[in-house]
Amino acid sequence: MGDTPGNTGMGSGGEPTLEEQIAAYQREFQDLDPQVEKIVSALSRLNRRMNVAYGRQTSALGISNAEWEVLKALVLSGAPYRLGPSDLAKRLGLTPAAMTHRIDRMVTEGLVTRERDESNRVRVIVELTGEGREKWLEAMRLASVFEEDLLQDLSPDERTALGEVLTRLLRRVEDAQPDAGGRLSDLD
Amino acid sequence: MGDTPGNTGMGSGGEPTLEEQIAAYQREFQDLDPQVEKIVSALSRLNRRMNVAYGRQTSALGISNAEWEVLKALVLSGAPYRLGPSDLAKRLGLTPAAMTHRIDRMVTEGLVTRERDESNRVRVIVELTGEGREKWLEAMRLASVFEEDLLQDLSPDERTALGEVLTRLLRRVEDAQPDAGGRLSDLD
DNA sequence: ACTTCGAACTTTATCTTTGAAGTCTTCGGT
DNA sequence: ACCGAAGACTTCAAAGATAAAGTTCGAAGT
Repeated sequence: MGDTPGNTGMGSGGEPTLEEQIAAYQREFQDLDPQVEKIVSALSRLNRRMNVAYGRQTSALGISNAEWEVLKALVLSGAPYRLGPSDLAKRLGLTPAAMTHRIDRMVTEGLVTRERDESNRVRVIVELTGEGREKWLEAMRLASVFEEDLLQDLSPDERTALGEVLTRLLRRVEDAQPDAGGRLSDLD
Repeated sequence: MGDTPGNTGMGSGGEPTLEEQIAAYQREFQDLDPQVEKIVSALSRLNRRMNVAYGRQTSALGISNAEWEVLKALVLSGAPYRLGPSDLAKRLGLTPAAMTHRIDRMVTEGLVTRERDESNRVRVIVELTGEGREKWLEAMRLASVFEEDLLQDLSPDERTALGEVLTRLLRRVEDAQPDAGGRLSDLD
């Protein structure tokens, strides 16, 4: 059957390619630099694909992507692998309530422990277990293979340049959004 | 360095900087190219920040980020701005059930209409309303300003190079994940 | 024409996250 | 010492997403 009127060449089957999407932006919104849109669209798609890939890997290890994020934050915090719920929440961009529930699950799965801080009894300490650390290591091994494979086609110079440019962009957004863990309440 | 044992220099206050995070990866997982990790971490952070920014803009217009995604898909589909729920779901990486509910809300808000396809009565057609198109345009105006500002520091050559490299990376993931709208059921 | 298969969407139950209120501890002023 | 305010976490109700089963219609084989 011919195309549904109004389509740029795809059946109504699936996601348009990046090129088709850029063309569509030009068609629907002329005040837009195609170069800019190409970068932004590619960034966003790339991220989605990467998250799907991470999701496959973590679920193969019996944990969820959400749990992996918590393990990551704890490991990266260093040595005794302990953080408070509110700190974790800030790092992951979640509300404190969500953090409470997520920790609940992870405690029952044996990935972390939760205890009250004896010196400061309002505070709670979440600590990585050996099993949790082991899971993170396994996930990291998979992730590093995937990441290396992703960048395989880039020369060392290209990698350096890409890292530098992305860092520059990141700095720019972070300066514009001082805190912004994910809440946007401070919107004046 | 006389820091709290286990911390790389931050109090337990907030999110570590990108540089601190790279250093932590080196400390905790040596089999990792810091260059690779820098790129991947910056990509992921950049995306989170951008989504926060988009969220502020869309909520200022009285719609959610989720609704904006639907409007975007419809507009980009071209001319009569019609798509079926399952096609929309594929493009947004959602399950069909989520799509049904999201369309429900958007219909009551007047952003889209839902009707049965008369020639194919199993099918449903979701069509953008004038108001929906108007909302998308307003959001686009805000977004394009933000995006242009984000890339302000990049020279034309750098923009070209960045677009090219990201496209190359995207192609690589997409080749590795043929379909993958977001479901990972076909994992055999 | 009848039946069966399959596709497109919806419904139901469950899980996760959010926002708002609630509890408990600490700190600072009187 | 006492009292009130602020902070850290939890609980509760409600929104949004997923998974699995259910419905309905069209198409293909007999």
